Amino acid sequence: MVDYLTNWKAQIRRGYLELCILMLIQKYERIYGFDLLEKLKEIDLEMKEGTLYPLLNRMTTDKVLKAVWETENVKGHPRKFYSLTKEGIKLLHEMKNEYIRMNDIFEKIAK
Amino acid sequence: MVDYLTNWKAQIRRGYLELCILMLIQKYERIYGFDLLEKLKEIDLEMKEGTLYPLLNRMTTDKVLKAVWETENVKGHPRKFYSLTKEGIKLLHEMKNEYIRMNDIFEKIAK
DNA sequence: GTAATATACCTAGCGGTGCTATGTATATTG
DNA sequence: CAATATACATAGCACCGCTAGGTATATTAC
Repeated sequence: MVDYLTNWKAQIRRGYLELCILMLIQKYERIYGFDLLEKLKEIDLEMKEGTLYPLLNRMTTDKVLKAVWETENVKGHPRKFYSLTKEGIKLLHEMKNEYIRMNDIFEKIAK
Repeated sequence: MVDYLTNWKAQIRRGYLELCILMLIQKYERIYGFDLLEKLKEIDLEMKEGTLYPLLNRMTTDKVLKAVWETENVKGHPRKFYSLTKEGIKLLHEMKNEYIRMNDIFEKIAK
């Protein structure tokens, strides 16, 4: 068993990571997983491969994202590019609203 | 299976609820579960009994909270009052720091 | 007097996700 | 040709929010 704080940090990331990923994909319009991992590291939001790839696959299955393999003009391993579906854009909008609502409550309690 | 957004809302509440509960207990110094449920409702952060009570018990077991039964001067069912332990105060401090760090990242992506 | 309501706490079990650990494949560099 | 960098994938564990029930005491309604 890991310590209390470490476990809590894993819990609070639930849902939050998904929100951040969707916002980043919207920002870049289209991006592949490995690149996303680097962008996440740059903004101090490190994420494990074993967390990101299953998340991206799940969101694709659920039609929140659409995925396109890119093999041409690419040296090395082929890349899978993700972008938001129309449904994903709508979902992200509602998720952001809920996040902001929750943060407002946090700040109301904190002050 | 519930819809995507409903499930996501349950996920993003993980850890966040624990943080809010600890902040509220600190604010009121000592409070019992049922009262906490009402205070949560007042600030539009409704929580189910089946979520709150196991959470309070877990945090008590983990020495984050201390619990005291109060039977005197109380009509009806006895009440269990909770307050933060020294360890709980320290933990809450670190949890708030992490939450704020995460919210900063959210805002950096959002703008 | 007893049925209904309000107050107050509790628990078994389900479902979903972040992480660990490991695996696969291609191209470049030493 | 071994090592490294790039790139994606998955099985399984641990944990927590919620559902759906339950117990117990005191007051109010009829």
